[in-house]
Amino acid sequence: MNMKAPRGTVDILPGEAKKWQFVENKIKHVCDRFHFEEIRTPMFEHTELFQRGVGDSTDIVQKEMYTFEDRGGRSLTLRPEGTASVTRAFVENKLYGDPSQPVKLYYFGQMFRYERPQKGRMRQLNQFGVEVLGSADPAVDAEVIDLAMSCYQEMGLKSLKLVINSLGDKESRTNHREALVEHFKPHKEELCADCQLRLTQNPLRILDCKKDRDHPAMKTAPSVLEYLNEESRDYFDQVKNYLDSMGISYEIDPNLVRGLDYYNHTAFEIMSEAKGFGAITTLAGGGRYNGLVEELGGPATPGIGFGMGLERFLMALEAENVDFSIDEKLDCYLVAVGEKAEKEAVRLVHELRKNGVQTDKDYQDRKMKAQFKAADRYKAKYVLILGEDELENQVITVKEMETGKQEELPLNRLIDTLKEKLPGGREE
RNA sequence: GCGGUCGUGGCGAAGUGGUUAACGCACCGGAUUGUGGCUCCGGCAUACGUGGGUUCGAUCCCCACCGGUCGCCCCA
Repeated sequence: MNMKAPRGTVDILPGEAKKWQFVENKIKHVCDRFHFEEIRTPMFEHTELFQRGVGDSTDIVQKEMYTFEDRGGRSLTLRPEGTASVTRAFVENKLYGDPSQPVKLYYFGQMFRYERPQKGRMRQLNQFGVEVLGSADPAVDAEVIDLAMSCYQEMGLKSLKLVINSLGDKESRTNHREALVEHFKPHKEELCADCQLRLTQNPLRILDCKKDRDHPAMKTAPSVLEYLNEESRDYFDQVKNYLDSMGISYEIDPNLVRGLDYYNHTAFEIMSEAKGFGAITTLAGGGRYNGLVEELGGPATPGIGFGMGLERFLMALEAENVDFSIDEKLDCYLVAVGEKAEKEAVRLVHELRKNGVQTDKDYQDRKMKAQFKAADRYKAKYVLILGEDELENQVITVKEMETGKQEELPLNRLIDTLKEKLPGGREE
């Protein structure tokens, strides 16, 4: 039997999980301040949702989906990203009818993509994401970008680069698409195999190709920005103005087209520029998708959102040596000596916990000295010693580890005393 | 999917075609009859990724596979 976790998956062990909790809580606070609310959608969906939502011509749909058939013969797919699911939930639950518009949502969750794993790329990955549905105000684009940047900045990341672009509205996109096909058609044979296919399926993505980057036709290719109609250009200008007014700096990259079909108008990516970060630098990516809700059977509703890779977030924190040491001390460690004391200790630990005192004890039948070592390892603030003597006199010895001072207390006064010594308690 | 590189106890890390595979850390016990550190002593463990092949004999040589890692494509 293969006892290893499947390829491209990892266990997040307690030490690491603490960091995750910290980052996740930070992000939740940011969302709260931006007045976004959480949504939780299923981890798998009908395969068709992603085919239509994400787009048949995308790499995700063509080669990265975990698709399977259930016992009822339905084709299901582990979600490769969050937007399609959230949009589906928006339509299915008729959130477009909710008086609170736009609907501002965030989610955390595992995503799944069948790819060759490498640093910052897992087959099961964790994403945080945001979707705003129901507003076509360019201020929302800025708000969403602001939110993403805030998450990073408040964790202390500095080496960030925000790249934006506009793909324009439907009309702009169509015109640009035609121009691209015209432009590249004569060079079809010189392009890489992928791009030859893209020429008919999704010509926009030729601009993004790394292989053909140096092809002469690439430099003279019609830029998306040149093909924006007046309305689209105006929209993009407004987004930029809002970002300027917020003091958020960005770079415009006309070749930023994003891999997913549903985007229009604003597209953006946030990258890490930290040294030693690795080959993959994209931390988050997103954009506007004004046609998606309709595509999935809802009323015409504008939308915008992003996905943020949490593995990469943690990597960036590491790369920038952000110190968020989580110093967790244990309130109490109970050291019991002798069989009778051991029995009483179990009851006492229960009692302490009931009263809100975080407590642990030894379960390895260790000697007293070793129990103290354990208490030290757990950074216990107090060690409670219960031995034959104490038991006989109905007292307990309380030792403060930092100072080394200790005192004897009547057993019935223990809890009140500890509550005094440990202000605040551990309430959620 | 393609290419490079790696795979020895819980962790780190030597090593060899041939009797018991070093060492360090960690852990447990003792010196110290009920007190954290240091020191000394002792103990500890289903360790050579898996499966084949070459060989009298393979952890070591060959092949395949699996996995990690780095890069390509693409993306979070």
